[in-house]
Amino acid sequence: MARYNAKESEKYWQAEWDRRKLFVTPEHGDKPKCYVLEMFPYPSGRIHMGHARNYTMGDVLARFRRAQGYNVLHPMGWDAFGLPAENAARDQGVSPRDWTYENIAHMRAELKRMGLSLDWSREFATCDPEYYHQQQKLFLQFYQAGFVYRGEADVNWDPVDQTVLANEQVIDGRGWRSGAVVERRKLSQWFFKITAFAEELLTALDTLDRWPEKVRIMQRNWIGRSEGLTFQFQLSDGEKLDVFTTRPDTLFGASFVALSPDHPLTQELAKSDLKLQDFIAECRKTGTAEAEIEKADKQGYDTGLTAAHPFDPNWKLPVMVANFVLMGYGTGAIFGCPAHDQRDLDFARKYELPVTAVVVPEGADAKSFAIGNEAYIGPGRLANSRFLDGMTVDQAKAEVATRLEKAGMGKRTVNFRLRDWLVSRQRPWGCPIPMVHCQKCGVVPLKESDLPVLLPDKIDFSKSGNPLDRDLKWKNTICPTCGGPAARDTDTLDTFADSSWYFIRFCDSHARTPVNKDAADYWLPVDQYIGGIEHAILHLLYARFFTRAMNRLGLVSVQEPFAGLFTQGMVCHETYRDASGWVSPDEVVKEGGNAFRKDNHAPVEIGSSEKMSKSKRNVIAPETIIADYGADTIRWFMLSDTPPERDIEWTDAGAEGCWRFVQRIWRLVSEAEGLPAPGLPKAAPSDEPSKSLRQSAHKAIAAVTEDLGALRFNRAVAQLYMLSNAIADSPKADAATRREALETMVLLAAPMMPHLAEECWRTLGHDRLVAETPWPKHDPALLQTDTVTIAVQVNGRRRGEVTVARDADNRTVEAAALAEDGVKRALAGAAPKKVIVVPGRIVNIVA
RNA sequence: GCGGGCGUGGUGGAACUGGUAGACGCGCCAGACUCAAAAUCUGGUACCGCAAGGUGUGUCGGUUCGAUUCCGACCGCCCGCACCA
Repeated sequence: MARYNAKESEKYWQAEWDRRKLFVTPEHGDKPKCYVLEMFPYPSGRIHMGHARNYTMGDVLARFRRAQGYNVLHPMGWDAFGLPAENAARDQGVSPRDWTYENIAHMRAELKRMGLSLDWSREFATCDPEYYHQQQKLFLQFYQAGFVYRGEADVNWDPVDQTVLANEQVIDGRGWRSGAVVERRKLSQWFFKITAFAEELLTALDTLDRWPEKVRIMQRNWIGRSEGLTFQFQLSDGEKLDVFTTRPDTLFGASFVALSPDHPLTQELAKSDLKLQDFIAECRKTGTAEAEIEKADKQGYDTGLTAAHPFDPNWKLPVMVANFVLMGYGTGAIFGCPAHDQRDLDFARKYELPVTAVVVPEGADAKSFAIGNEAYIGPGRLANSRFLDGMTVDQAKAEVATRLEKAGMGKRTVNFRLRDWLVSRQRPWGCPIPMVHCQKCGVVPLKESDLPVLLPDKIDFSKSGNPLDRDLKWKNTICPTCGGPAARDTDTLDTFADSSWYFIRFCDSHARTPVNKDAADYWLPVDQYIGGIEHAILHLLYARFFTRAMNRLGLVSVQEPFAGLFTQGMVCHETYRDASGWVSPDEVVKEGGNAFRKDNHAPVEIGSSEKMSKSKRNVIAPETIIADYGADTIRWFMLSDTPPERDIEWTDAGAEGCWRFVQRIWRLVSEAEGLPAPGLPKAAPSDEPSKSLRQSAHKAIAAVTEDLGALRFNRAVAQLYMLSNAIADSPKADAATRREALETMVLLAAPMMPHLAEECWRTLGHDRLVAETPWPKHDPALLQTDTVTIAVQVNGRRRGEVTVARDADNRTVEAAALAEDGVKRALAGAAPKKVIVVPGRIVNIVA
């Protein structure tokens, strides 16, 4: 019998699925729905192993649910705006549009060769005018609803490239491309008001019970809610100063007030204080990198002002400017209580400010309790705090808050770490912001009828700065309000906006409004979303925000976009290097445990397994594996052995093993002889081999069904290995049973190796495709056996086993256990003190 | 520093709510087939020991008839956040 020819077979079945439109999904349906989605790719040019793993998992689930009778939505698109296209355009002189669409064409073909059951009729790219047109409409609706506003923002400005840089693009205070020292600039920018949803984005995390706990915790921390008190200090210059604290109980331990260098009052004071100006400049030199902050000393500058203690006007606290106070959190000003805050303590020790303990741990003596170099942040009772003395921390917090609220000097407030989302980017390859700047009317939104604002056909990258800003033909327009001359907003939206609602658009990709509500109501939420953990915070938080904002606008009915979330691990490979640096696996040959260069057989050092990356040159292209072995082999590899949430290591040996298993299934099916015609009633197994094979098949159905539903692909794979072993080991089973077992194996393997399954299915004599065949059901009666073998322990040590009737009573089991040779030996004639019988599981004898 | 996770054979990993540790795969060893190789098939493979037997899930301790699983302390590795008042 010929070996399985994956190349020919895969091509044939892909065309056949296409021809029969098996994966094209209607907008509605009567069947229960299941929306399976993998994070859509950026069209970088090639599919990599991470994509292959991600899309294989999603496809297995989609095919499985389809077989189970669900109406499955499984779409694909392209996250197509972004910087790499601009870089390619500048470096290669192509247009970002052409570059992007060429990449898409290439990657689409690669995905098709993976045999994914995608509904390609819904495909779109975020750079399609049709998509960003709808996104501009959404922007206007957000604007009208108050979810968008224009505000001042401190940004990282690269003076050479004339653009804003993201924090991660600033390396040691310099622009990553230009090397120029980055400036902090205040710019007027567009913001999405995500903080308006902070509270609900936080509380709703509790409802996402099919999300990884890890991701929920990360989001919780990112949102960072804290309850406290915002209150006022009266300053010596007559002004008032707002301060936020979560520890109002420690107010009598205050020894200074500190302002952020970026605080408006600091800025005001600096106008007439050259030394303060120097101090502020010094503070700004310290980068934002974590390591630097860690090392940075606490620095302060005494403004000469004082602040009156809110409970004692005669008690004056110095007002300092301190480098560790952040403008972005709370009010940008704090009161310092050194005894109970480590930063305040470090600061106080440096500037010799008083340190008074006001919270004393239970059992310690208030008089002798002293603070050394570590602040006390634990629980306890108040001391040295006048009317608070003796109270617990919580009582004191409440007391201070109540008194200051009564006095009109403060208010209980909730603060979030989460900031509003700055979406303006000075980039030409993004969704234009549909706003104009009119000399008379100011900032004016376009009318919906003026949309889309299309990107210019030609984008000029020959000079630095934002090409849209220089393209006067594009930039100059008329004001929709007054008809006078106006300029378009030349910024584009952060590409995270594009990916924040694409899954909603997929419900009806070509609707004339952003959302087809009927379709969205039917399909949403996404039942299973699959992607990398790297999106745990930003993308998933932004998408949750968009969904809530769109819900508020009546565009969708759901509050949460993703009912189930799964974060898959990375694909790794060994690294190799020699004197010249990293060496690619293609150039390496392995012999025994050692590696050598293919060309000159020079030894190569084998390094640790790392995420596949260009920089370490340890990338294997899925395309080469598909060319050598076929898509089913690479799919099977991605699912085997390693649990899907963990990092998987690609190995040649593993790939060959997968290929051998593909052939093994094919051999079992194609060499099967004497099978009855398909569809005939199954003969009741009369002999032992048949019965046991039938049981194996039905056990496999039960196990694989459960494992696939829980995304435990590695266990489903193991189940299929067991079933194939059982089939190979049962040549004596009757023909009907063998047919049933083979068919079961093929159907269970089909979501994972769909092409091979089709080929086998046809070989087994079926006219319909596997892709059209319902998922098998197991017969629970077959999983029951008449007898069970259970272990016998003596004092927790295994000494033997007994086989008893499934429904044997405890006394029978006990007697059988005590009669065991090993048990007798272990007991050495002594009478057991106690016998524990767990029916069907174990017997433990206590001697 | 704070938050979270993970430590099981040569290796990836199994082990449901505490109940036969090492399923299944990879690798390795031996054998069959072959002129030979590939492919395939058969058997073996936690460790110590000739064996009887003993020891084993990072370390130490606890709970239990019984612990990879629960609790405590420690060691190691990984991830996220980070001067958040």
